[in-house]
Amino acid sequence: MSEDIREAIAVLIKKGLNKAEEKGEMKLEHLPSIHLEIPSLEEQGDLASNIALRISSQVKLPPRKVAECIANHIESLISPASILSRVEVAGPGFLNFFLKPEAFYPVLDRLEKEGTDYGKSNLGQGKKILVEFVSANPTGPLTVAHGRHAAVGDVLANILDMVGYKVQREYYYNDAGKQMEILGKSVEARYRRILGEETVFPEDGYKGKYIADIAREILNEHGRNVKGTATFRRLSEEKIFEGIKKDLADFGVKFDNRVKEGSLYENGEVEEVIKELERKSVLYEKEGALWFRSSSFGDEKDRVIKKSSGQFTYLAPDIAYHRNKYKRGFHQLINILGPDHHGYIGRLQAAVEALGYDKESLKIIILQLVSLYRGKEKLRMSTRSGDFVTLRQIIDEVGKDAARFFFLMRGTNSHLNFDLKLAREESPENPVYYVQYAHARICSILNFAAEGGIKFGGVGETDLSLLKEEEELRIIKKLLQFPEVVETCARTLEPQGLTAYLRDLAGCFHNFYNKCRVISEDCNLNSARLILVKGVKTTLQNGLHLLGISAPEKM
RNA sequence: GCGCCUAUAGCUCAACCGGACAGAGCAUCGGAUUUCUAAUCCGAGGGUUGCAGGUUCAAGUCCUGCUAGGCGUACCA
Repeated sequence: MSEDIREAIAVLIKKGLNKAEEKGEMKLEHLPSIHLEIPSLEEQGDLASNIALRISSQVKLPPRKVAECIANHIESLISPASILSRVEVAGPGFLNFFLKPEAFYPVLDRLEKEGTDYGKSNLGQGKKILVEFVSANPTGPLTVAHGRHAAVGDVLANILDMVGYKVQREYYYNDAGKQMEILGKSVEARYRRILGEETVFPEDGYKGKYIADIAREILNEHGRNVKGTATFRRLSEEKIFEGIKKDLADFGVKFDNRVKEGSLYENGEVEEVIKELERKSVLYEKEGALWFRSSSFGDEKDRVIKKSSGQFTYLAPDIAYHRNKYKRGFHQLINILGPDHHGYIGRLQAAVEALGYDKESLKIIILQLVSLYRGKEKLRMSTRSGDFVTLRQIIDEVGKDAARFFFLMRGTNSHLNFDLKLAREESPENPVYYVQYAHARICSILNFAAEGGIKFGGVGETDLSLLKEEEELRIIKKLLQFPEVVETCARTLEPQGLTAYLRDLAGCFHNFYNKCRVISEDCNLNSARLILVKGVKTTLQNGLHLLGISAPEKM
């Protein structure tokens, strides 16, 4: 429901309350905020208010009584010009508002004018926001789990952009740690083995086939005399990153920036942040190590930031990295992490607060795991053993569109069961096609109209009041909700609402399609319906665009 | 031990700041196409929201306890 409609109804409620007070029917100390919701059932009107239930104890009257009183006064305010057609008191004391169709038609005008901008808002007020996601260390190809991270991060970024933030997508990775060391050693061992040398494969080494592939490539490109784990590490990193970049590109994800952990050491930011924390007296020494007093900022316990060996823990560059984000002018940070990192939240937010930033400005999304199925069969996965399904395989097997949609269908907090068999099937059970099909159908109608020489003008020269079928009004009301849905997704950082909305909208359309013909003998009705259908097309397009999924003209 | 997350229809999941009879899809059963794409639509059945208490006019939602599963609680990343 659009803002202006909500506002208009809220004003009516306030007027109704004022009148009731004037007449001495009730006495209000303070007015709670008026919250209007869209009822789940159509019989309950277009908007509903629980205001009577909220104030009933305050005015010492039964809720239904209060509701009836307000309703009566509102009714007396209804004029032929108002958008309200009637108010009802229902249930324990709800006020149900039924609006006239004219209240909804303006959305079609808006759609015509705004086109691909429909859904934009100014919630973000141009603030800079940084979304950090995937951030997989280049120790191997991206897996399905990374795929979910990529899809969710990318779409959240799209959504935040839509509601008026200046968004940057960032990928952070550890190029100098132990994992990369192991990678180097693993590749080196394979390389030597290919050369026929006797080698011991590292105990924790990566065993995937890709390790041998890289070793072979290095052999082909750099010959038989490559030496030193550091060299193998560097070459492997490059190779793997090429693959990661390609996978992400084919998945429709493009990062604005990539930050290496090592760079934070090189430019001295790690040392700097330690000094800054020392100045703020939040560090102390114990048992030969340097500790961060994170428990003073809401973390469960204090954390070691510099080991007794003199080396920093991962926490040090992490804090430096987040400080770096703020220094670059971002005042809102979003990190998407896996469930194995949820211990991070406390210490990272503690660090942010210790540095003098608002803890709330760092939002951490813990994105739950993905389990892969092929029909009933559950696939086992383990990165270390090399026994995993890659994002590449998913893209190749089910396609980018289906993969993205599946990754976005669940709440971030829910485990995701991804059935490869279902995602690949071009069957009605596959929800991606349901939405895309609606779009393709509309394109087909528009083509049919064009080929038949059926012209239709703009909203201005069309009698929209001809759109009075139940199915038509349902669609229009649904279209009206789109900007709100986008805003809710942005506020809750849950892209799931968008996939659900698009399925709903597509459903409304398919329903209408089966009931009503768009092109008929009635020219005026044709025009009105073509405008309606075009509005659905624009909205589907905008929604699919946010999801990074194509909107095919034909299927 | 302590902390976080999860538990809703046979299956996979929804439910906006606590609101009305807890909603979809799949699966099952029955129906719809001479007409713009049947990858579609309509209808039916299916529930003690893990268990036990509590708060309130109102609880899937908040509080307490319990059960089951996942994860964290590293001078690993």
